[in-house]
Formats: sequence, structure tokens, C-alpha cells
Amino acid sequence: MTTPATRTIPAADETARPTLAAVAARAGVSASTASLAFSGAGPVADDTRERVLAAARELNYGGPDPRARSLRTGRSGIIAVVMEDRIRDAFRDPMVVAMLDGIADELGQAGYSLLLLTDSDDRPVGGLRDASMDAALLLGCSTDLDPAVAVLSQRQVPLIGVEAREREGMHRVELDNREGMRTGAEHLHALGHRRVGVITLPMDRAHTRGPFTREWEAASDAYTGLERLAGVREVYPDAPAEVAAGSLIDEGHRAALALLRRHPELTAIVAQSDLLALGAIQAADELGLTVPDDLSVLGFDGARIDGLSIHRLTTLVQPIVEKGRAAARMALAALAGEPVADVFFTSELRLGTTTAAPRS
Amino acid sequence: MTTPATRTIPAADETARPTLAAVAARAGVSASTASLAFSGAGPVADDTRERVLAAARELNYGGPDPRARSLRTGRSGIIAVVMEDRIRDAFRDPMVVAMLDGIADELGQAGYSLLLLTDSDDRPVGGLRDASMDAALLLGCSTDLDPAVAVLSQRQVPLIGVEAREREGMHRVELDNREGMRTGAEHLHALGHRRVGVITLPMDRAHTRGPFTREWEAASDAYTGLERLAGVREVYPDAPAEVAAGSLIDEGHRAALALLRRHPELTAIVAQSDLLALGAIQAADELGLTVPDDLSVLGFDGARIDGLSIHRLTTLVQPIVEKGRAAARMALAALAGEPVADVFFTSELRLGTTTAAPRS
DNA sequence: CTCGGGTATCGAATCGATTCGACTCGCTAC
DNA sequence: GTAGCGAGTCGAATCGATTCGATACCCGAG
Repeated sequence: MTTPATRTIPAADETARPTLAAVAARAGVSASTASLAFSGAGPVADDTRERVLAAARELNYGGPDPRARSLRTGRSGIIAVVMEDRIRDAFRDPMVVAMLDGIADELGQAGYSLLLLTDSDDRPVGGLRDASMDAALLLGCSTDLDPAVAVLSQRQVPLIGVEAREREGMHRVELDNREGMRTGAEHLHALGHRRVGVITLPMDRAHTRGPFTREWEAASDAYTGLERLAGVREVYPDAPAEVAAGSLIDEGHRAALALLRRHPELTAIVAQSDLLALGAIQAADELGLTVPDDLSVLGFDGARIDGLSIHRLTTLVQPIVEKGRAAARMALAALAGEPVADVFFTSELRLGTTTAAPRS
Repeated sequence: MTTPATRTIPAADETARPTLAAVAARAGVSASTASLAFSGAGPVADDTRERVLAAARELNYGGPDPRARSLRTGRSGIIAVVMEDRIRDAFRDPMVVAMLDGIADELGQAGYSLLLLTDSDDRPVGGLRDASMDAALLLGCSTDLDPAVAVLSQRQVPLIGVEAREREGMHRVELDNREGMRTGAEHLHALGHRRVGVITLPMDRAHTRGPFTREWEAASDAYTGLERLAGVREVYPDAPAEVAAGSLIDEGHRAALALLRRHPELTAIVAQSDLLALGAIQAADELGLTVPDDLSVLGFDGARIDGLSIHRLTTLVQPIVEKGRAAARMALAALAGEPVADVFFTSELRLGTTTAAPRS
């Protein structure tokens, strides 16, 4: 050994995790060479590489420590997906799952992995602020989490917002929520409906239920829900709205009951998601209303929900998986230093059996 | 400034990301003090902290870089969940989602975040090997991914296997799959059933469908599926089995049709998951068989699947969310250096309306 | 008046790799 | 005969923080 005796030599210490330096020493090469042998970047003689790998095997070395590599290279290979809801709630929504699917697929192919973050009351530790990530995808996040996002922005982490309010330095994936809903509302109007109610997605972080008053509307910063509502209001400016606590069948059920109790004159309900629409149909059944003759129901999403209903929902189909893919690709492009253009998707009205002309 | 002019001073360079050192310099304190000011560990005078934070604001510094912190402290705050399936498939399974829910809840409270990894053909980069994580939870992983897991083991990353084959240095969360299924089979036997078939979970990584032959069985290293099958075989040693390509309703449907075509004499079907059982019921309906009189169907999981069927499934209820929580807690305990004991959960037979004595 | 003890701060070592520039060979081409 | 080149290797700087031990200071107790 040429190492001076003054240095601490962890030589035969079996408990400590071996380092690249230890492997290099054992193989009789420098750390730089050993690094090259592992990464494959740069020229290394075949038998040198062999010796290094052999030494690694002998020392039970499992390859370079990702932490150190990440510090040096500035890349962690991790892309975060930030959601507002608790994971439990998020996974209940088939739209979220479908989108994650698109994201994961695209990221996986590029060799990135996916960190799931929920924007939970900004904990002192463990949140957005101190997870290392190369980029972040924000799924429908309101402005509430601005401070945390600002930190990422400061760190020059590329930010992709999916159906999120516009924001300095953030790329966006958008959907024509407003236009889609207007198209849907026009469809109802053409059928002859004049009294139409809306069941909306949550309008605040607390997932409060109830009638969507003008004051509440003024205070709300929910993005997607407001856009979809605005679309309906372009056709039915005074349509009453009931806010659900989540995109869930039960919530649609509850909201529909509330809405129909307060507004028995309604002949159609526009639900801001397919799950909500399904709940509304259930509620109609219970009230003895026939869908679509007594009550038309319109959804949004184009979720393929098999067997949950005898109806084929009239709904606005959005390319949800593609949306996920697009978001992921934008992150990858930003990381590659390529220019990134915002992406806009459009939804399409799919006619089903849940809308028809109002009776009489 | 007291900094010698020979050092490169990134002073007014607005493009480079500011470092803690830069902030410290600007605040007129040492890097150590600045670090303390941010982390809160150690005594710092109030006005010193103020000055540091002010300097950070001025320099647009977003807090310590997680990468560096992670290298130094040896902790990344990330716990990985490794699944075999593609995310798309995994999320379709309500059991996986429920378990992730328990995991996420427990980890979130402890300030950890959740890295989703799928064991995809061991890509050169982006897989298990080079994501930094403090611990890994392996959800029902077969031995196929041993090499990758071995690396983690070498790195002394705590490993928790949920329904995974036993493995050196891995903690386990187990379920009484075999005993549960035996109990279910005994229930059928007590009702008088003598000809019983099984629909199994996937038995290989390729998700191959088809009759589960003895050769295949010998070659398979699926863990949960084999255990559950073994439980049934303790009562019905010769029960024919049909392998499904996933825990999905459609797969249960397909498998049941195949099974009943080959074995019309069957009076009961044991499905290895509730979704498969639901599919089997659908298939029975189509074949004009009445459940439970013509065909009894037994599930496993105790998934709460509302509205998908008019039947209440007879099934083995497992504490799935608790399983997730337990796994997460084990990881946290291991990280805290506490002793970790394996955890065993038990399932319980819940009688529904899908099993009865065979006709005649 | 001095000593003990707590508070605030700093310097320097350290975490474990990657990477750039320099250096040494052996060979070819002019 | 030597300039030029490419392959292979090494040394040293660097990434950006945390943390340990030392130091300086102030205050109260003895």
C-alpha cells in the first residue's frame, strides 16, 4: 500500500459501507478510473474494468452512491408529481390514475422515477421543499401552494402545471375546460333545456360542500372547477351550482339530492366529472326520476367506468392519458435544455343515453 | 468584503443558483451559522437568523439543496415502493391503492415522501439501483428482481417485503394467504361442494393466461398466488386452476369461462381476488348459471366494491390498509435504528350471498 | 476576583462521487 | 527522427451542504 499511514484506512472494516475509493484502492487504480469503469463514460481498458468490478464484488460494493452522484451531477433522476389531495383521495379518481399512468410510462422509458408528493400543509420536513427532484409536475394545483412552488422555481427546477393557473416560469398542459362545457351546455340547450343545475368539483382546499354562492365563487381559486362552471354559465348564466367534496360517486349523489331539493324545476344536471354524473343518476333513480326523460345528466372526462350504470353517459371526452404523457415529455424536454411549448388539449362531446329533450 | 481577491467570487452573478455559502457571506456570518439558522438545530441569536434569512431573500435562495444535505446526512427523506406491475396495472387494483394509502399516510406523517418504482426490466438507469432512497417497500415481488434488490441490501437500505418470498436481510409483512384460503375451501366443502375450480392471480412476470399445469406450477415463483392455491389444495388436492393475467374483473370473466368450459362439472369457483370473483359471477350470469345455486363463488380481499354487483361476495377479508401502515412503520422503525419484528396479519371469512349448497 | 457554565459563532473536516486537464505510452505518418 | 495522436490513467478540484470541536464572550455564584 502506498497510502500514508497517517490517513485512516477503513481497510478490512466489514461493517462500513464500501466506497468507490475503497474499491479503486483494492483494484489498484485511481478513483477516477474506477468511476469510469462503472459509468462507462470514457475509455477504460477491458482488464482494468474487470479488476475494478472484481474488487467491487469482493468488497460487496453495490455501485456508486446515488446521493453523491446526484450532488455532483446535479441530477437525481427523480421527477415529482404534486397533488393537492391526500394520496388516498387522489387514487380514488380514475382520471388521476389514468394520467399518472401516462406520466409513469413516459418517465419510465426515459429512465426517470416518480416521486409522489401531496401538498400537505407544508410540513417542516418531507414536503416539496426538501425532496430532491429534477422537475415537478403539478396536477391541478391551486395558488395555495405558491410558496412551496416558488422555492422550486428559485431552485430552477422545471415546473409543469397540468390544468393549473398560469404562473411565472411554469410550463402548462391545458384542456379546453370552458369550451368543452359550453359545448355540452349548448347540446342541452338545443335539446330544449332551460333549467339546468351544475354539480362542481371541490372549490376550496377544505373540500367544503354546499351551494356555490357568489361570495364563495369570488373567493375560490379552484381552477378547473371554475373554468368548467364558466363554460356552462356562458349558456345558462344563472345556473345554480352545488359543490361536491370530491370527484366521487357518493358525492355526486349527495350533491344531486341537494340540488334537486332546492331546485325541483331543473330538467338537466351538468356534472363536472363522470363520477359525479354517475352519482347524480343514482340520485335521480332514487327520486323516481327517469334518466334522461325526467332528468338529463351530462358528465365530463370520458372515464371508462364499466358496469357501474346501465346508461351510457353523455360526456366530454378528454385525452387524459395523453395529457399525462405530454406533461412528462415537457419535463423531459426542459431537462434536456430543449425549448418547451405549452400544450393544449381539447375535449369532445360524446353522446350517450343520459341526455334527451325534457319531458313536455 | 474580507474575501481574498484570489478566490472566484460569484458575487453579483444572477444566473447561478445561490449557495448557502453565498447567503452566509452576504449576511456576514459563517456557513456553519447560516446552516444552523436554516435547520434550527443549535443556538442562533434571533437577529443573526433574521439577517441570514434576509440575505437569503435578497439572493433569491430557496433553502439548502436537498442533494447536498442528503449526501452529508445520509438521508434523503425518500422511501421507495417497488411494484412488479406497470403503474397502470397496479393502480387498477383497489388492493394496491388501499395499501398505498396506508403507506402514504404513515410515511407522510413522518415527513417522508414516496418514490414509486416499478421493477421494469432493470433499465440501465432510473431503476432501483440508482435512485436514492432511505428504505424500500417491496410489494409482492417475485425473485426475478433479486439482483436489483441485492444491490439495495448491499447498500444497507432497509428492505420490507409485503407478501414476498423470504429473503436474507429483509423484514416481512405477511398474510395468512394459505390458511385463509383453506378456511374458505373448508366452507365450500362443508356446504357440500366436491368439484371446485380456482382462478388464480398471475403466475409469471409475463402475465400469461391459461390452465395452470403442473409443469408451470413447478416453474412459477409467484408467491401470493401459489400460497392461496396451496390453501385450496389442502381441501381439494386436484382442483383445476386457470391463471388470469391480472386482478381484474375482465380477467375473472375470461378465466371463469375457460374454466367452466373445460370443467362443466364444477359447482364452485374460488377466485384469488374479489375482482376476479366479480368477473366469474358475470360469466356465470352469461352462461345462465345462477349464483349461488348453480355456482358458488368465493373471493379474497374484502375489497369494498360498491354497486358492481347485486351480490354480496363471500370472501376473505384482509386488513389491507393496516398492512400498508405496518410496512411503512417497519421501514420507519428500521431507519430509527429500532429493532424490527416481522408482522403477520390474518384474514377472516366474511359470508355473503355468493356461496350456498350445490343444487341437488 | 475567579471560575463554571451556557450561548453564539466560526473553521475545518467530511459525505462519496464526477470530471477536467495533464501526463505517459506506443504507434503511425510525414 | 520527430511531431501528432489516441488510448488509458491519474490528481486535484468540485458539488453544497452538515457537524464536531474550539473559541470567545457574558453572567452569576462562590
